[in-house]
Amino acid sequence: MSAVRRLEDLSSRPHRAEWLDTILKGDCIAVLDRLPEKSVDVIFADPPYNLQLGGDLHRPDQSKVDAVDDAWDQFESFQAYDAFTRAWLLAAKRVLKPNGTIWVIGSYHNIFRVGATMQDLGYWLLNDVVWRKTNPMPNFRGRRFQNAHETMIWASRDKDAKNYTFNYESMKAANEDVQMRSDWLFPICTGAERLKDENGKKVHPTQKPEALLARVMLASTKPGDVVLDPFFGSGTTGAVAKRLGRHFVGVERDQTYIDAAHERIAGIEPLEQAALKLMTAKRAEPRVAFVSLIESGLIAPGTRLTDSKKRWTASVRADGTITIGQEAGSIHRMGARVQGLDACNGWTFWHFEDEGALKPIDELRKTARQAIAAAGA
Amino acid sequence: MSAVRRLEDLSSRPHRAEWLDTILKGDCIAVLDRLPEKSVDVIFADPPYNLQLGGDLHRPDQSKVDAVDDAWDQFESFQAYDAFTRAWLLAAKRVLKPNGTIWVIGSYHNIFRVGATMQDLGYWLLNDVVWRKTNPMPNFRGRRFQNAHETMIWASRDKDAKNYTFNYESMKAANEDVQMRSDWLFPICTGAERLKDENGKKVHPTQKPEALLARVMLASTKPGDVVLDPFFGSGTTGAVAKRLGRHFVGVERDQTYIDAAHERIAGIEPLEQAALKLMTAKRAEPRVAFVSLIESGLIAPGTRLTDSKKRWTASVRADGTITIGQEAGSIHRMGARVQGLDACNGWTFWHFEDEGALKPIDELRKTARQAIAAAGA
DNA sequence: GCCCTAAGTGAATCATATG
DNA sequence: ACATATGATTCACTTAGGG
Repeated sequence: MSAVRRLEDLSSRPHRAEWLDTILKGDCIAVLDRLPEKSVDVIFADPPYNLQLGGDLHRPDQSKVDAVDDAWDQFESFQAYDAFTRAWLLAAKRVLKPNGTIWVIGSYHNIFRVGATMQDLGYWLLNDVVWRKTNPMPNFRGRRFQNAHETMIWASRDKDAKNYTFNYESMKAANEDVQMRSDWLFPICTGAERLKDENGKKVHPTQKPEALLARVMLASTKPGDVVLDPFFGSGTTGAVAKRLGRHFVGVERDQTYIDAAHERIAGIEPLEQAALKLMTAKRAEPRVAFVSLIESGLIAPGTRLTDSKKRWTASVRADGTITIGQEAGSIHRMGARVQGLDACNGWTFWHFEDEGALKPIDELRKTARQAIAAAGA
Repeated sequence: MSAVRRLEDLSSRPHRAEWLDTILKGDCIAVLDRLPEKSVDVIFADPPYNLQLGGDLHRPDQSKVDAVDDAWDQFESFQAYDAFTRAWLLAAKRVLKPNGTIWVIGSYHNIFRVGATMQDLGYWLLNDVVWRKTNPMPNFRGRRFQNAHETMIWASRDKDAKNYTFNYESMKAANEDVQMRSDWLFPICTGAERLKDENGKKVHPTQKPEALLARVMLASTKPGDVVLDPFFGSGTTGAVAKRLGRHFVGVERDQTYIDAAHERIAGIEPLEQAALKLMTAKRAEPRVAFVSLIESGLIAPGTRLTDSKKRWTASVRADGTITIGQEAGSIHRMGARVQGLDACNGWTFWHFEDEGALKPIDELRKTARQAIAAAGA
């Protein structure tokens, strides 16, 4: 069975599995309009850049630079490009789940128009991310700075969509335990990774490196998510999705690209499940009520709690509140009160004494969570 | 004689020298309209970003972030912001010499709208240049990537203006004899350079670092050129222009900013001709994210790591964390955990097998650093 | 003076569950 | 819908103050 499907298939076979992990042939907007609404988790789009190259560009040795001059990258005017951009971004928004996010990559030729249109359509920009190239093409004429980066825009479907996927802990743990920044460094796609035809010519002029797509997916998707690429090209999105245990849907007009992508993806071996697990955030862990520690005997009513420097002391009551003098309230409220703050995380603020050592009550919560996990498993 | 002038002066004293190296008080567009056409070589503009901030933001220690909430940054809608942008860019274009260039700095909140408007008005984009901050503010809630850069657009007056100034050779010489790239690394403006009032409060919320302006002027102006800044603020453009032997013209509405800038510029000593050399951002060895080794194919997900004596074994995951049994975390965190220590250098602790030999993963980092060095870190 | 620690801060579109 | 309670979350650098 071919992984390449045509438009007809979608209407006659509405089942989700029918269009997952396939390349849909046709015009981007027409195909998107036939997909079910709110059906994909993330969109990665590498639209035509609308490069406005004048004549041919030559290197100092007079060899001609193989520039992007394909028909699909030609637009009559900014208005025509804007209309095209607006149309596909609108079609994409319909297909995106309410808490889905979209990535669009571009260069200074088109990214400003794309970004403004995204804002106009109600997408809410989360970050612009800069792909810094380790090995960019030089500027041969020496009339500008070396064009050494491209820009990606990452956006949620709308302003109020707060529950999008961002694997913050994974990104941080993978980046020397500090937050992942908005500037990423990767080589351009060359060597064995670059698809070539039988004549050794590159199959697609703007093939993106798999490393870039891998970070995009590791940051903003979970295993099993569906990633849509409306300008599939040589299929980097599909290749990385398959390897990382995500589903893909590709849209592409050009049969040459489809064939190359199909063959490429068929050769990909998915990673083992264990290698795909993500670092989990604390906010994903089960909530534990302070009172449940008392109920389960981890801490006794009457226990004295202090802050780490023993400036304040509180007493635990059987109902899960704590008291300081005449005042009583939750661990959080009382922690905030003594410090004169609006808010406080009582779990990390309050400590108890255990064999002479002062420990945060958060340690008791961890114990409780292990018990919960053991009971659930 | 004061260096601060009012609108009246311009019409009655048309001589060029009358408005050079002065701050013109008033609304940006009204003032620009009174300047002679085609009279400035370069424009540097740092317009309002139109940040759309919600409520207050607190750090994890509950201190409040001093956000940009000034009236001048508030716009009713994207439409209102676009109208403002179009108006000042149009006024700026009239004042710019035919072979002049313009720089505009912004963040993802506004830069896409600015860039699209520039293209609409016929400006010809030469580069987008990324200012990478060495010390950006963190993302305190862990909901996005750390916003670690801002974007500058560099453009000529129109497509056919080929004879703009670009000091290619001096940029190259200042950059280890390779072409200056489109991504620049500088610290944000802090310390002694940051203007403070008598109470120690910052005078202007968005003062730009002089190093950034210096590179802009060294790249795109010649000594004696006139640099116009329509949003003069605390006067960084004027200070750098004076030091580098360029003329400036500032436009600013706020008398507090004008006073501060005036005093600041008065204290600047112009450099000797011979001293006009570029300052380059010094930097320690670049940080390498463990995940980048996976992304670049230097190590595969699923690879088993051990310590040098094979007492412990861990498994690499695709997101750049490693697992031991049920536990997962960064290479450093997990190295510390198995040894019962607070900290551990995972790069030297963990090893992988290469042709029968056990090698520290630090060797792979060295390989990665070579690529980073090529990119100018 | 130096060394160490604590406190402060920078263009920020920075929650979620429950009632 | 709104209000309330819980509780998750920071990097690089500068400055001030104590020893």
